[in-house]
Amino acid sequence: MKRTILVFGLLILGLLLLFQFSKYAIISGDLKSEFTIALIAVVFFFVGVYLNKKSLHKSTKVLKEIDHKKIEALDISKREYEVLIGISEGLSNKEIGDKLFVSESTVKTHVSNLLSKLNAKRRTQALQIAKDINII
Amino acid sequence: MKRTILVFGLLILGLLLLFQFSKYAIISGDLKSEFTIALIAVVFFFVGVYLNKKSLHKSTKVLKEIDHKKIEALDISKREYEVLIGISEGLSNKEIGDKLFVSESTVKTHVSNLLSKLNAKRRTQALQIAKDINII
DNA sequence: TAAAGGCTCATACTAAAGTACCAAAGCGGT
DNA sequence: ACCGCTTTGGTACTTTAGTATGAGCCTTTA
Repeated sequence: MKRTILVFGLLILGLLLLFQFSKYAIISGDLKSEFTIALIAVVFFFVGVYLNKKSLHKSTKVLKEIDHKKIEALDISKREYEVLIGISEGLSNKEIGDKLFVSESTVKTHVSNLLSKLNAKRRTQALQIAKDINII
Repeated sequence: MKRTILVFGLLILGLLLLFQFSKYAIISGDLKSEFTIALIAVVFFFVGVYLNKKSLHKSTKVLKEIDHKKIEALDISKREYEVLIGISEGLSNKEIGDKLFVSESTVKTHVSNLLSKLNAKRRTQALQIAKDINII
């Protein structure tokens, strides 16, 4: 919050300076008026872009990226992660097995390990947790 | 695509006119230079905001809103929808029952109806489908 | 008021999911 | 070559999930 106030303060100060400079430049005729107008236009264009992006970041959630570090931190192996993806696609253990060319038993082992690593009791809970920590 | 070209064409035309007008206004001294500068600033500020919003809509996925019409179209009742939310929270049938103050049997009935309405074989698949059609 | 649909709940099954253990093959690092 | 870890797979068992069916209650609507 303090940082926000600081940023806005500096922004307004900068704009005021630019404003005064422009007025002076135009009146004194040191610079071509076209140049000054273009400068103002460009600066405010980017200010608009910046503020809009800021506000979007604040109000709405931007698309999440997968947190690979978290996956490592939780000690989730490649195979286990592939199984997790299968679960998120709504597949049964049997179907995941077919997809990964392993037996249902193997998938069950992976799922069981996955659940304890994610601290979940059910596969649906695992999905919820996985989404929450951005690993899916 | 045609609409986009038209919009951009008009936008550029408008900005050029504004630009010429500003130059003329400042040189002829009809208007105060402060006013002209402020006008330019405001216009380009909003142009920046507008273009940024446009590009965000195009490139990245914007947060999805729940498609209530789809829910109705699929004939999903209030209670069934509440059960669906419970599933998405990773709860068991028993836990959903506790949350909604009904028995596990009731939840099972709702889940079963939900699955057939969503054309899913499992609750995880129901989640995947529900997310896909933006009802969750 | 009778029909219809939603909500509730139960019983009785079947089918998945999940746990616990064990075991063997394979691989990268020391 | 040995260690540790992943991956694989099996057996046996418990727990959830899901299906089918029937039934009672309530509210809305024809």
